[in-house]
Amino acid sequence: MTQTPPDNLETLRKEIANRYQTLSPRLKQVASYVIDNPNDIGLETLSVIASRCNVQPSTIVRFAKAFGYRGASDMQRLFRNEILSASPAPSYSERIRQFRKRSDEVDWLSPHNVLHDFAESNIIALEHLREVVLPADLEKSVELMHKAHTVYLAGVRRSFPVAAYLAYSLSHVEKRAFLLDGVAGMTSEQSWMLGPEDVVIAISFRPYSDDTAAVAERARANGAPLIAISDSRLSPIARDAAVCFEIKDAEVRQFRSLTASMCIAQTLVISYAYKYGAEKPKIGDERR
Amino acid sequence: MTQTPPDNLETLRKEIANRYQTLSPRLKQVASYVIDNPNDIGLETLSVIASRCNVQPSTIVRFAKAFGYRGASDMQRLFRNEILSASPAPSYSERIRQFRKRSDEVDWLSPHNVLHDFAESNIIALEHLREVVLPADLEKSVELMHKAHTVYLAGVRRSFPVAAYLAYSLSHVEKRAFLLDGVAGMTSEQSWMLGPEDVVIAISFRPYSDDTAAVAERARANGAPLIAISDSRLSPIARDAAVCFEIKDAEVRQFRSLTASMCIAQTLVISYAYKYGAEKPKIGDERR
DNA sequence: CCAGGAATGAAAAATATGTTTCACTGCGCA
DNA sequence: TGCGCAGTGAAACATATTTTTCATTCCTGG
Repeated sequence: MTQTPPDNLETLRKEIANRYQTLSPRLKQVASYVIDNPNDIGLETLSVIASRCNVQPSTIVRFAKAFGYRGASDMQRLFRNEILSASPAPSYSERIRQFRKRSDEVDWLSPHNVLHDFAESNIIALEHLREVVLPADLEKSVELMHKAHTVYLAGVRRSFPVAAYLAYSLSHVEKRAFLLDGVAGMTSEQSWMLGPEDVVIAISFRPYSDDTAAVAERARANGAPLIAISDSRLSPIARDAAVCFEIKDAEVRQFRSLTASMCIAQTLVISYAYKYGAEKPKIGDERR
Repeated sequence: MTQTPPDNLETLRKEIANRYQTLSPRLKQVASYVIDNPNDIGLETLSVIASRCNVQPSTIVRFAKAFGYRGASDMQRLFRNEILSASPAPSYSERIRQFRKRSDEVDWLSPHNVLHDFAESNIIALEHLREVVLPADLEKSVELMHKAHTVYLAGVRRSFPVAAYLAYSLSHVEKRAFLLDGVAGMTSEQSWMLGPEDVVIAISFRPYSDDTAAVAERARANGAPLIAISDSRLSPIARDAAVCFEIKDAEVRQFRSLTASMCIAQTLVISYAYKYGAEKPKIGDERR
């Protein structure tokens, strides 16, 4: 038990984070809830907080005592004060006005602004994506994956994360998937084995990688169906593809995002899993 | 006594204003206090509100009843709800819950529906992201990366794509970056070299990987600053982090997305590049 | 000046809330 | 196997808070 109960929210947060590992399971539940829903702690009664954490009221008291307070009320007082000091009760219009002002003052170079721009343009890219992708392409891809003995993933450089994600998540829904990752420069050695019973998902964007194009070419030569994720139907990998997803990803200051590509990848995996995959993708998954 | 108790703060305000003249002196006192200190009404107990108005607790009850509520508690609930809904906008979990409800109504998810849902929840996640990330955290991270001799990336399984992306794009803006990728199971062998002059970016989500946690622990032991990208401040890697980005990524049918994490990763790289990075991409190189 | 009734304060009663206790479970360890 | 102990849930208990009651005050109209 702590000797010095934290007297402001920030230090309490840190203290909880530090000691989280050492807490008992129930106290961990409470800890997460306290961190995630500070308002509730201040506003609701013990029993409703308790039921929201799936815990007994007494556990909340134990939690508070574990952090040095004399009781749960003691701790709640802290959160109430925080609410009181955080919102000096200005009117709504006042708050809106202040928010506007703040975002106008931001200098355009700050990281925060980069984040804002990035989030914004990713959002636009996602909205675009769901409009232009043809349902038939998705269904066809799912069928190809289903019929395939093995799914091979090809993608390097900027596209590598997408390929890696696909390899990881497909194998987690119990679809045999291999990443042609070119470790030790073995991409071509890895791809001789492609056959008509497999499927290749190749991901590549301008300027197209020779490696990935070679895999696509090998797939064509060996009769393996190809699903292409690319920025143009004219790209080297799209040429002989059974399905081609033409993805326009967001671009901020010359940096292209991967959001839309990742979104398509995830959609493929989930659609596959939903239709054919193992029902339980993960074990030990904690729910809130 | 009013038949219809106002069910939101705005109408209650109007109602009070309308009837103010007709109220008894004590009720007028209460009325002014209620108008001026809405937070107190929600947060404090009747007796402290009463004493702040120089009034008896019973008067507060009378006031509430005069406006149609069944008791003072009834009226207080209104103010609490107002505080809950006003402070952090609709919370992320709330928005997700609402979205879930909508998409649950479609019982069979075609691939196209999956895409739609995925795009939608990624958008929500991105909107949430840009609201909760602290500019100071971004700036601090950029400074840490700048001062570091080398940036080490740790992330496995689902987080691997993010780490891979960071390694790739950082080295393309001429920042020395290595992926602790555990090829040949060498993660721990790779991480002994971390030192105070470096920085580690560790990415891990529930259920947390022991490998990544070990790297974080090693970073701490060796005095290397740590930037954590995780889903909770309570995660093993967040404990000793100099900066922790708490990312709530989208989740559709148990599958968690990477959109928000990727967005943060990209923001870090671009912000770094903008402030310190090489001005021009290398000739003939893929756009970053 | 004196009813009569609304408004008020004080305190009792009712209720809700927070805290403590205790018995039980599951687990590590001799 | 049995002991001891930390962790937990349920319920008893104590406290705080709200609501009601009732006696008193204050004002108004006859």
